[in-house]
Amino acid sequence: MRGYDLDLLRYLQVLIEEESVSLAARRLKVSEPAMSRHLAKLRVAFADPILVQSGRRMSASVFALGILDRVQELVRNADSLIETRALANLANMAPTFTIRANDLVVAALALPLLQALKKECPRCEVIWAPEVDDPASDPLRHGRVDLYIGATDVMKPEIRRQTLFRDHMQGVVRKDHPILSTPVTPQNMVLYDYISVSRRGRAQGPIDWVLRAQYGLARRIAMVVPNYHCMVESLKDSDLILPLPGIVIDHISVKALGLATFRFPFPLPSIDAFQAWHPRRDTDPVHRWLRETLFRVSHRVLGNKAA
Amino acid sequence: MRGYDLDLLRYLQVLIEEESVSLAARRLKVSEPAMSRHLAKLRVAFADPILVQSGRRMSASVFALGILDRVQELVRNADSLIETRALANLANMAPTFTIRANDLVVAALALPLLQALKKECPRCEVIWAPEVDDPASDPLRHGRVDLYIGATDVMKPEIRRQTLFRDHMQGVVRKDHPILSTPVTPQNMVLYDYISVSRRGRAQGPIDWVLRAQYGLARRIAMVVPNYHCMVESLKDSDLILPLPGIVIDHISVKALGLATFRFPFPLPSIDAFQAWHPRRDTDPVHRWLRETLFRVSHRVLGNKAA
DNA sequence: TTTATCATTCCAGAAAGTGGAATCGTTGCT
DNA sequence: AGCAACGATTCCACTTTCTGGAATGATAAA
Repeated sequence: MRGYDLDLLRYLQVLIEEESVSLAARRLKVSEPAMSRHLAKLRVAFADPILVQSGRRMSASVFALGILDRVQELVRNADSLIETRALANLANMAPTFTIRANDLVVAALALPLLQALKKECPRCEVIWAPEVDDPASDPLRHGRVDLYIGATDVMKPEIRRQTLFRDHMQGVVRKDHPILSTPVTPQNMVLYDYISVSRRGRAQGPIDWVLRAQYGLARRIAMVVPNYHCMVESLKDSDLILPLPGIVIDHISVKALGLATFRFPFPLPSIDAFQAWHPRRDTDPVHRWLRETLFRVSHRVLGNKAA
Repeated sequence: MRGYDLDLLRYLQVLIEEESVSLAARRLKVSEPAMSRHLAKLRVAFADPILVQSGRRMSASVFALGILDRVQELVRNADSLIETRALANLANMAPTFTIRANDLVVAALALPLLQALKKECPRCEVIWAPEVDDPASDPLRHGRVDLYIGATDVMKPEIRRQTLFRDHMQGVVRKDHPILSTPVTPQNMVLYDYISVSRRGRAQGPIDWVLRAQYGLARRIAMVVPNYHCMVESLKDSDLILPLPGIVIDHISVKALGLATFRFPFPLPSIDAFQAWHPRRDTDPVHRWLRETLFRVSHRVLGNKAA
């Protein structure tokens, strides 16, 4: 007794995930009849229907749903065997990774990431590409950048992504700012002027949208600065309010700068920071290792901001 | 990118284990050219030679040896997916298992095994077939017995087996027997008469062989009995010595019967008790579960005698 | 050098896989 | 109830892959 054809596991995973013969076929780039026949073979091998009629559609059987995790893990582990070969020589490789991210991310993650990478690949090199104003998709697409880290809205659909951490804006003010003496409300927070950080001069964002949509209020942007460095030293001498993401606030010495923070009095959409890469790098074992390392490091360093 | 044919993992495992194309071919019942071609495909997929020339033979590459554990686990896990289906319904099954074992084994293991089996399969039934004098292979071969537990020397080569526990003989005597007053030596142990337990009237065994071969001594068998029950009640009224395996000694109340034990003063070959089954049952998930349960139970119950 | 053994390649036939067309099964709408 | 739409399955003919036997290549021992 030889056992069933293990390659059927690839079809099994996709059939269960899609719960559809035609979608599974499309995904694995075979015809529907071919996929239907693989399903028939799986039904025999497993003595289970795997997919059962559910009206005009199909749904996975209880058994199939019960084993999906294990199937996914099996396929992932089987495919990672090949990567083992590729990664077996990491210690002798000297790959160069070009990563594009803004200053906040670089400040928070560059050193921990490099340390983690060099543990397994001592001769690797990380180039942090400067964040310029064009969309990140183009350099990813053209191979000038291997990995993007950030929260841009502008990303081509073909680019693959994975969320690294979620962040929220908080207000930063001088430590004896009047707004800190009473609970912060939408009404009192618009009594002061604001600084907005934006490279593109875009002064308004989610804070303004919520104030307008839910409270009929508007805040005044007194100033727009290209990055936060410009203001943290002098903020303590003004009544200005500087909204900053948590990753920055964690990075600066709030107390030593004579500053304090407050949370905005309404839920703001989180800022999803993600890593993005071109599909060309999807199955590259060394690049996959880079991404997995980054994922791990960002979770460790930014633990309470993790996705 | 679809990924390599996962069924190659079956060939990969066997090629690494056997370190030989022809042996692997024989084992999986394909021709050498076919196996050679699978190896060629594996070499391409893994970018590794897998088997390298070692004089006239082959040996596994360092990489191959490094992944063998994972390959074995992958294949095992993949095959156990099917068993999941079969075992998912254990609670509703009512299988009957016919197990052949001698009284000692039944006394030690019957209840713990049944309890363990019924935890997952409440309606299962265990029939302990009487140990009769024919070799166990025939009823296994003909399906009259599902599983054999014992230490027989007579077993057909096709029958599969797994060692369950190792045992050793000890001497059992009345509690104030003179042999206990000084250290036991080969010389003084032959001063007393022995009882031998044997269904086939075979009175001599390893004890005799060692005495003769290493000390030029012989013990006197005063009596041969078909099983140990016959003697334990009356042994305390004699100077006879009754050698018994540890499994029995653990089972009887030595003190309450006015008995004591001693170890023989030379190493004796251990008695390897094993479970054996016909290959027809090799991949049967329910029977595999039975065997695994028995293995676990025997280790728990006979922990210090385990293999 | 010859022999023995194992691994690899060649070859012809068998087996399995493929996609397009046809058919089947189910639901929703009229 | 009949028809249309959609997805799953089966049929069919062709293509591709796999198979084992024969031939060849590689290595060590006598």
